[in-house]
Amino acid sequence: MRRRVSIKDIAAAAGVSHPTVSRALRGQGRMSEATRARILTIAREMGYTPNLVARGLVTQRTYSVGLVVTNIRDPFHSEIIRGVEAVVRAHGYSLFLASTTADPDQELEVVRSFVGRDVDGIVIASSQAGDRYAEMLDELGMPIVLINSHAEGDNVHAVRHDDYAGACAVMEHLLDQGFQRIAFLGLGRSSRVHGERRQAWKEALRRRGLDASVAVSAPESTIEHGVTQVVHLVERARGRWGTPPQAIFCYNDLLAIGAISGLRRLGLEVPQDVAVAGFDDLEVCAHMRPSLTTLRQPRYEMGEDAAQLLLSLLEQDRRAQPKPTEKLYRGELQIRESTQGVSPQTARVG
Amino acid sequence: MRRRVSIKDIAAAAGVSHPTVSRALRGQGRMSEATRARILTIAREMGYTPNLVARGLVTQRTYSVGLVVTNIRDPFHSEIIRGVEAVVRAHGYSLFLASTTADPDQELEVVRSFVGRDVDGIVIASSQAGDRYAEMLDELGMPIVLINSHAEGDNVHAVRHDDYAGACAVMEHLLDQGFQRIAFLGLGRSSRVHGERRQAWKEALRRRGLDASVAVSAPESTIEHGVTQVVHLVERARGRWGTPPQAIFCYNDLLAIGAISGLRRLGLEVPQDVAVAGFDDLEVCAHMRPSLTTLRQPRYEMGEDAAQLLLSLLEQDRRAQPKPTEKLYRGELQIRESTQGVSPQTARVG
DNA sequence: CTGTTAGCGCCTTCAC
DNA sequence: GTGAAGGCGCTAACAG
Repeated sequence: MRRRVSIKDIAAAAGVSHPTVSRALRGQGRMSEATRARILTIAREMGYTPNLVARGLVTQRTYSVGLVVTNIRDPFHSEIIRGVEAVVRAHGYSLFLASTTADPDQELEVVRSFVGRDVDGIVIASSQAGDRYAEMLDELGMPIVLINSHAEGDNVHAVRHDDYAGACAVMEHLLDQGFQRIAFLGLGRSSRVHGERRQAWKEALRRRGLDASVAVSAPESTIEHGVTQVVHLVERARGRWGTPPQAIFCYNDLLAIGAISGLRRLGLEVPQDVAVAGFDDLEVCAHMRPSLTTLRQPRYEMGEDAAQLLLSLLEQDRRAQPKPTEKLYRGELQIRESTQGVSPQTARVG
Repeated sequence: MRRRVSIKDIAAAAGVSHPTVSRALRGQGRMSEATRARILTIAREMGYTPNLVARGLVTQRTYSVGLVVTNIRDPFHSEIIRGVEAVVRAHGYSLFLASTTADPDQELEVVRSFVGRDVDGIVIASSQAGDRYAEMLDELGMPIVLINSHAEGDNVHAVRHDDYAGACAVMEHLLDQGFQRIAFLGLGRSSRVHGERRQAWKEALRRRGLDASVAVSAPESTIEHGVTQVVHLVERARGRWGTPPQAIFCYNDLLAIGAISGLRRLGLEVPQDVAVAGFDDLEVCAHMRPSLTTLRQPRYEMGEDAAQLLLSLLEQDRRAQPKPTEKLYRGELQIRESTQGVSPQTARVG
């Protein structure tokens, strides 16, 4: 494990000074083609790799960005990561990744650590910290791009999906199918995203004078929690309506997949006995049996766009405080087997 | 966007020199409790965050590690990332992540960029570069931990799953069920992992004098490719045997999920007409219909262990060249519906 | 106990 | 065209 070769080593070998090497390497400043070529050759031969740490210290640009995701287990976030990583790397930046679960304290701590790393900017997906950023985001002196979350701040930009509209589309579809007793399988922690989906569910029912009281919350968004929570949901429905729900709108696909599995254990078939709809359109949804009705979010593109936005912010003059942007996406409803082909009249009464 | 506060700013405010601030902050060197307390207070008030870039430059330890994964879309890798990230962050390290697809050139380039970042160590999952590392891994002067791949080198350690044994277990199970015409749905690119699984398939059949010639390769490991490739696989089987395969052993779960979906489109039911087995045991496997027989790899633990191993290497004296380690895991066969409950005699002949 | 000096590897400004 | 000097923010060695 010997020391890495530095520009000084090259300078010594080439019989020039290090600044000259530095210039040659970066193709800056006019100099004789002969010496430049010689220096480049020597650098290659010696296996030189520029030390980005040292460079960052002097240029005040580390060419790195931080990405915070709140739950890497959810394939939704994998795609976000993939999009951000692809764009960022294509532009010569490196990516710091942290996965924080739902704990806002962890999230804030991670952001602080990124600041310590002197990243040029930060992307945060599905932030759980929301308002708690208010105090700090402006202070840290670098642009932030939020994905599917919101916070106030002059440096804070956002890329987000219109979850309210999306959830409305899902609810419209369920109501069009004739379902009336529609339950909601949500998440325990509250976030802007969750609020919008739940709100759309509630309002869609209320507008038609239907009962919007049957809902349960899973502690985390995993298939397993979907399985266990759907049992409570059915109980709740039986208590309220005397029957299982006719349809269940799930906060996301993982919970929906679990719900279908759990319902089967209860002897309830989807969609014959209960219809189920999810949210996100994970790749597997189209291949489940029954295939899952859900709302497709362009998650890879959202990751890409968030990164693109951040990089464009970085290219700008630092003093040209750009106005906070907010880019809004609309997903597409994917109607599949899990909500179709049954008229609710035939639904078995538990 | 004003400059971040440095120890010099604090020093000025506290009327001491910066080294003193540095010591106070790190709790090093004895000094009067009064001044230490005062310095800490001022630092907090001014919102000081240590600049890890500068620190790394002088200490030659950046407290960062790089992680390379070859396909972040595969939930298998998500869990690896999750495991590595959790351990690394718990120890105060930051994680650089890069996802490189199957291209070995990209992989090498990314590793080089990590070196430029002066990371303390590197974890590489499912490397596609294999032997091509031979030249460089020893040169870069930092420990490497490979997950499910192999390369020679004094600094190169490995954590891997015994895929050969795992694939044998799957094949044993299929043969025990009485299947004889067993096809393999693999991957186009070759890797150690792929080689082991395919080899086990081939040898298990050969040992019993069965035909091991029906195999196709998907270009990438995605559900969609499973869907399209299984069609070719069935064609191939019909050409060879006059019937579809009795069972298909898939390289991994994504391909298996796609295969089941594709078979259904062909009018073939799993497991009645064709049995299907996968590899990895993604969370969704137990909730598919039919649920998927597969081999569970402890992927989160493997990520954790790889990180743990790397960190322990970093704690050691740098000159104490430890011998390359290799930790081997054994997965567990998960027998589920997709391969069960049908005697092959009843298999429909296509 | 604290301040001074030096240097990590690199880039920038200014002489020559 | 190229070299010398200075400094990014921090820590390490040595004074005092």
